[in-house]
Amino acid sequence: MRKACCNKDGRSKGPWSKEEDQKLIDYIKLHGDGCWHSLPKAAGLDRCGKSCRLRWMNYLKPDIKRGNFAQDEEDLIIKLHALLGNRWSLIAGRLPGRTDNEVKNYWHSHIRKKLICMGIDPNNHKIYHHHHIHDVYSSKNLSNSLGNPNADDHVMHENTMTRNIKEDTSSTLDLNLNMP
DNA sequence: AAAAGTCTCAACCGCCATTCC
DNA sequence: TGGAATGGCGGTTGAGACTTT
Repeated sequence: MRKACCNKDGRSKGPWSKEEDQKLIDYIKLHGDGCWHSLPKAAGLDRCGKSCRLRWMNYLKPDIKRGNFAQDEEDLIIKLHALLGNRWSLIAGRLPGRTDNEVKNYWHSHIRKKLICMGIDPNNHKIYHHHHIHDVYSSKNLSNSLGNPNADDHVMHENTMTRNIKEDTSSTLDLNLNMP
């Protein structure tokens, strides 16, 4: 995505090429991950350790699940966000195969807007304008704006989410969260 | 058909915590 | 003990894709 720009230490930046990806994969297959600072040199990469770590953690790791989030994953993110706030790595830790970056992106691009559209404040998960919810659900615009042709599904989903949020206090144990 | 506006998401930045010497 | 190095995280950016006008 982002093009390479000036860099203090002269290393490459910006999008990873297939060759760079392959070098990183090959190296980690042989030696395992960790020691990110010395990895680039050892792997023959003109990148900083941080960049290698990020690329591996978010894209190259073999168990990463890419693509659309399932409904239950989305519900879980909302539930966990209500409990934990913007602690994306902790939230991602409860979603097998998902990374903190992906969860964070999905939150900002999809879930946040959805909650706002439902009249739920995404920061504190409180319903801030109940009439708005009613208006939204009585309007055909909702299904268009959310990309779902069946508005009834959204009413049901909103009910599920509202219920989830209400259950938050009792759900901490169910989720078995290990708070640091 | 094309210009303008909006959205998505890969990647960077800066800060903080931990580890090392 | 303390400063430097390193790892990890959340916030933010911006190119390119997509949609609307």
